[in-house]
Amino acid sequence: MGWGVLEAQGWRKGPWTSEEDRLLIEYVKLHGEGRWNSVARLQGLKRNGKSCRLRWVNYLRPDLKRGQITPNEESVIIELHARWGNRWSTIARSLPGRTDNEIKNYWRTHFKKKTKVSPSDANKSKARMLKRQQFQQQQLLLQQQQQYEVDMQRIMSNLRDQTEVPIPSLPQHQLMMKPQDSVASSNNCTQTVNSDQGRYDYSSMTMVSHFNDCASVAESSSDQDFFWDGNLWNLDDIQGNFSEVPAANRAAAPLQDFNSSPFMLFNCY
DNA sequence: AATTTCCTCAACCGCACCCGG
DNA sequence: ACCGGGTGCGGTTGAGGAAAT
Repeated sequence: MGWGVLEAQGWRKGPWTSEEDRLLIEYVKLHGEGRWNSVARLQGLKRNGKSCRLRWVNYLRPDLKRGQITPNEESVIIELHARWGNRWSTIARSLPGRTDNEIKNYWRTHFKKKTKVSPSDANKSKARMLKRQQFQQQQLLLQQQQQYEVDMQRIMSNLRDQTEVPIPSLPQHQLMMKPQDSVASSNNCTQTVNSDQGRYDYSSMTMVSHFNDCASVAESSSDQDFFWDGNLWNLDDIQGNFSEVPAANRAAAPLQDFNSSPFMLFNCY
């Protein structure tokens, strides 16, 4: 037995090739999902039905969402895991574009092991994880913002040409604002944000570190706390509806360097 | 610079369930 | 009621790459 080789029954195992992917996609286009055991017969693919189904469900499905689990999704996972336990497929149904496998992997790497490791190891690991998360989050936001700017430039240029084009919306109804334009790097200020989704007023916004051993957490923890990219936000007096994060599930992380982050991101519904 | 450790995630496995014959 | 094929689910493994030493 081994990776990428033929088994005794003639089934291939291991990583999928692009040609195998193409054949599977073609099969689904022609016959739809299901009857996975027919794939080998109809498409000449040397993969068993289970392998085909798994490849489609976890990787090839067109509605899959790629990239990092967002803070909002993380809070949903935490909340639903508290309710359902390891019922990954049930949890996945609440996260469009995410697979049970993805959520299961995310949970295992980000939460489960924390119960086993020593405090010093945990701190090292958390710091490393956070560093990576922050980098990936920044890359994602930069990418989204660049796309948004490209779209806006296209619109402006089209408007100049007097042609009708749809106004793009930010992904997942997210509002973005530059820190220097809004909250700056200090606490307690008021800001109004206008977007095509509506108008939101933020006031008395307080940024706190969410180290578990940090006193400010205990003081500011409430149902209104907002968890974003390694930071806990206390959002008082907000017009709008924001997701909540269970207080029990705040992983330790260092204070976010606000000025280094290109954009703040808020979800609104 | 080399080696070790850690992390991520695609893919596999075994079991359970469903459903038609 | 039983059987077998198909499917879904949760647990586990291991390759590859990144980070730490």
